Amino acid sequence: MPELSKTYDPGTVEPKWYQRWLSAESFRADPASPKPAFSIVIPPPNVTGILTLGHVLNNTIQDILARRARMQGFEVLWLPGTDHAGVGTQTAVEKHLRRTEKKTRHDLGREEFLRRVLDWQDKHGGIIIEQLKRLGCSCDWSRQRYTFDDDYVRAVQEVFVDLYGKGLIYRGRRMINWDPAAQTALSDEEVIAKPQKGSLYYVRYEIVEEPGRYLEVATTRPETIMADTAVAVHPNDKRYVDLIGKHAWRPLAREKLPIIGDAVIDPEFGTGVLKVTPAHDKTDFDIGLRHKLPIIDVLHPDGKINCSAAPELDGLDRFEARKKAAELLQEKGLLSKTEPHENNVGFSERSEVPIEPRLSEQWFLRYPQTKDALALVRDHLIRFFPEHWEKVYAQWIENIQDWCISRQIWWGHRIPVWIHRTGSMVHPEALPSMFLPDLSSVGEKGGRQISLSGQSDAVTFLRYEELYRHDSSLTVYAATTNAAEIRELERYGFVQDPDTLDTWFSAWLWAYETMDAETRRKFYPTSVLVTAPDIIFFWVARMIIAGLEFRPGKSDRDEDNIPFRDVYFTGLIRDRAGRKMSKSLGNSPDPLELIAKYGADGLRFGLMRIALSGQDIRFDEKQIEEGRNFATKLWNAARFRQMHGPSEPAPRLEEHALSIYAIEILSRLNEVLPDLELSHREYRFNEVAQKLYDFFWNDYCDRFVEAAKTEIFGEDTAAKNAVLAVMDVVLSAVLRLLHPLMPHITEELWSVLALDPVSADNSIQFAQIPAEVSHARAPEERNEARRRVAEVYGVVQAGRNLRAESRLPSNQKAKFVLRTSAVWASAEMPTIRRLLNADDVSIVPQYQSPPGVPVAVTALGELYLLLATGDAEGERARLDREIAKIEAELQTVGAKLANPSFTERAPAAVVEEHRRRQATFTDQLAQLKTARAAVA
RNA sequence: GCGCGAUUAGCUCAGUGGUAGAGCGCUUGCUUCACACGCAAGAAGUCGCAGGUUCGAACCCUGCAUCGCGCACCA
Repeated sequence: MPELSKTYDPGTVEPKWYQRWLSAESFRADPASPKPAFSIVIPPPNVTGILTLGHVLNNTIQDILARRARMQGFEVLWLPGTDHAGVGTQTAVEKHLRRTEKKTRHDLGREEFLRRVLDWQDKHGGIIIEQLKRLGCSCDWSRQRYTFDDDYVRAVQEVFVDLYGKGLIYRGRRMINWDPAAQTALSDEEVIAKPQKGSLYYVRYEIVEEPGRYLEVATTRPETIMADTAVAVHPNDKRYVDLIGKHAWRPLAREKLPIIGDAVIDPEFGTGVLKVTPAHDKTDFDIGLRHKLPIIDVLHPDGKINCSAAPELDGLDRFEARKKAAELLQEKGLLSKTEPHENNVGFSERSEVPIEPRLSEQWFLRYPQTKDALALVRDHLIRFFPEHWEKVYAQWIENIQDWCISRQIWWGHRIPVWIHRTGSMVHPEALPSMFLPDLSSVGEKGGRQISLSGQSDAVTFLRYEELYRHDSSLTVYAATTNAAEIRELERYGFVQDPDTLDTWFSAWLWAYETMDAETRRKFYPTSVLVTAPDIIFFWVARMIIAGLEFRPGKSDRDEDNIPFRDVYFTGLIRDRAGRKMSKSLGNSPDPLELIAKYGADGLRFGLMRIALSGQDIRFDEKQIEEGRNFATKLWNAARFRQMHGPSEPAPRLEEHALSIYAIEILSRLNEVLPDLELSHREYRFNEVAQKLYDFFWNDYCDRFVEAAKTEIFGEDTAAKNAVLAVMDVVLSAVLRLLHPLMPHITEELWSVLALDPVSADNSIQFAQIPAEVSHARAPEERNEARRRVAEVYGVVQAGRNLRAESRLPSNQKAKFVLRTSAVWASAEMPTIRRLLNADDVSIVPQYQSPPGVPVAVTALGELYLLLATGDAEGERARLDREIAKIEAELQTVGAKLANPSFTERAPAAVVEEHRRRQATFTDQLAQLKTARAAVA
């Protein structure tokens, strides 16, 4: 048996075991296995991302679930992979291009740019996978998937064609969220509202019909005045009602604007007058629809002003233009005042610039299955942990809006649509016959895979189209993934839509498209999804909808098609000050550095202890330090065991005479096991970690091992062997219970101590989760043993306390007298002596102490600390304090018991407990008073 | 405005109606033959505020305050 080194070195032990697990293919999932299935798909990290603490939290939890399931006899699939992360990756590459070559993607062109992205991906891709391995994740790496795998791409496109054919995907000109930095449309979920300090500009619009009279408009965006196409007031607003129907002069790019009345105007806000800018605001757009207003777009896609009618502003960035517009108005005497104003501005989640509401033609998905998706969660066919996320989910589904799925970025799944822009009308003979439009069913379920611009959208849109006259020509769309059809389309002059799909439009298939048919039969639906709550809409909700819509399961029943049975939402990790972790704040520690300092197991365990479900986690490196300390404690406890001979993997406890301490620790273990089981089942990992920590450190190390040293260093071989056997039982159980949390160190110790009952070469990974230990003792004997242990510890604690109060250093031997009539106590004297570091503890049933001897009252009897010199004065004061304390306790309990309402209505056990305490206190008080009288 | 969560020791947080807990930090003693990443002892809390229910409330109910998050609005 190799000697254990004095300290645990995670840096060598952890990689060693990870390599062995890989070579043994321990993580491999076998779809043909007869074992029951347990499966998890990883929330795919960005392919070029690096590990964050969020990933550590998330993946540690998944690893715990996977490893525990393996130990419980499940066939486990933990399916890993990465996401291409469209906007994120493209933004990173563009930033790099700008820095290194001072070029934009347009300078390179689409083809070359995509080649650069692939270079970037080759260079930075897969780093995070290696980091997950360093963390100990037991993923089946042979099944690693990527949202850009060929078959995955094809599946995404087929899904698009399918939904298009069902009429659920449509092309529409709508107000969308435009990201001027990335120059793409975004979904509503990708926009984050942030309060911004800005100004409210009060601008004067002169009335055309009444020169010299002005309407004052409060606006935050003077740079869009040139795009105003009306001025609006509330129809009942007495101040302005006479002006409705008249006109106002637009102060920049001077034009006549109609003054209209619309009920959405809030007369309380600003001046109660709104400038209506349909091209650049969602509310204004809606007003424009109602009043058939024209639309003037004065912004370029990159956010610069596009307005030749206002040459001073043309070409300026929107924020510079805002200042400049204010100056121009000031010069013209049309700016009456400027007030500081705070309002919410939508920011792009990725490029972190304010988005622009913009009228744009995009692809939208009308979500199917929303009713069922809502009901499934409400009825707990899918269970959320913690449960309160159900409400957030429901709120989103109930207010669900169509999903803008097209992106004007190049890095992504190309939209499988071919477009033909006709001159003015569609000539059927100009189209391939198989795509002839069936106008009667356009826009309805079951229509042909073709549609005409505008006609697939809502009626209001058609009317608006006439007014807008953005594009009088009609466009024909054909969606297909069929190669022959594509050839045919291209022959007729169709070209593929240049746009790509929202990354989440590929991610929502992740739960099943990552599996082949055989794997799906065994492992779909997955058992549980572990994810951060910030992607509940982006991903969780959409996956549920995808499962219901595409029905990848083995039957048509909902429970076979949902993507997962449980969803566990982790907390968000914040820094000590409660701020979100972010690169720009520099408050995000590098997990790899933490692993180097504390070991992967230390990091995992430390994090689990604070990972309360559903609560944000305040990260503090101290907590990881504690994880490391715990690993060291475990290591040393094992080392201590190893110093006293080889372990027995499956000791037969019934053949040993067990000490009361052994019975105590085994009983405690039996108590902890079902607690742990429950905590695991409820995904309360902080409880799991905390209970194991407390049991091992307090019950096992501090109490059992210390008491067991009496036998270990004693002469009685049988007693010593019994104690060592108990250690083996407890260590074996603790290692197995800890393995899912701390896989490396437990495997190392399992191996070094040779604790596997079948073969010393067996891995702990497939050892069984411990079941209740039978220690062959009748309940009466067990209860008696535990009572005695409690009394012994009571004496020990009291003795140590007397030592400290008497300022007797713990390295100096002491003498005690225990006044007790308990016969069994004498057998425990060697242990009590050891724990008190005493050279003598004598039992004297009728002890009469000389004055000034410190005494403590315990359940077993009074304990006296014999000192060379007694301090009668100090002892009197100490006893008075003790007496006062007990008297106060006694009064509290007595008052309660004197209350008839309490004794009549409280549960019997509670009343009994109070009675017992009252008796104990009374007893102690009497003894203390006797002792006090002796000192007086 | 609607919804969700939080408020307990100096700090981070457990605690689902019956004696207020842990870790860190602090004070004190100990390099005692597994571990100083350790051992032992200790100090420290009107459980956010105000009502209510109850024999009894940190816990249940109502209201309020403060902080955080989400949704909606935001001229």
